[in-house]
Amino acid sequence: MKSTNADKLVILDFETTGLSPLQGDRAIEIGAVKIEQGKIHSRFQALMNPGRPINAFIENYTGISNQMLRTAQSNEVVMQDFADFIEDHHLIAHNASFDQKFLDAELSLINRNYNGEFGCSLLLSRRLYQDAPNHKLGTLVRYKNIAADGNYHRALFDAEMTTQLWLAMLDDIKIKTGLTEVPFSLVKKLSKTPKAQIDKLLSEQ
DNA sequence: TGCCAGGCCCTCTTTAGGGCCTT
Repeated sequence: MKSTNADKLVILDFETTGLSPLQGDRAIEIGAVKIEQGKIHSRFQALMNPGRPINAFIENYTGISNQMLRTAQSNEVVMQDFADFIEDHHLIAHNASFDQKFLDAELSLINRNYNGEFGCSLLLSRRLYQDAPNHKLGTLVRYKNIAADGNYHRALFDAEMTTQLWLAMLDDIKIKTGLTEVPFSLVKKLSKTPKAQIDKLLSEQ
């Protein structure tokens, strides 16, 4: 496995036909923001045609219609480009277990892979923002007073909001620890630490 | 036949159940 650079992240979000690739669900849109040295480097957004119609719930939930997907490139073509975009960066998503299983499923169909590890903004936010009303992406964006002008449940907008939330959480970790940079290893450790022990762990940095 | 996600996390827990998150 090639080494990965903790300063290089890809924050991603999938829109899909449903909740489980094991039940036959497929990706229909990918949006992603590439971060290098703490700043936005580039973006990736593409609809993809899974080869069959999506249901009315998904059309209403995402605003992505069957008409829009009819002219989109296939999942195989889009995911080849996205695999190139990821390079060897670490990957971030809100409720990463969801996006990871779709990324793994789509890439396995085209015999591609990635080297980075996943970080989860949901797991981290549950520890850092224990007073938040809940830990849905939109709620956390409001909780942190992050400017939001777009449509939730579209892939690039959700990836943009997750990016801003992630950067805000890194800033809050820096304030609480005095660190000037937050190692990815610390993020992973925080994300697995019991909530009651978070303040102690931060104070020990 | 009937059912159908799954990982995380809390608690009236651990021989389990249910809410939270993602589409």
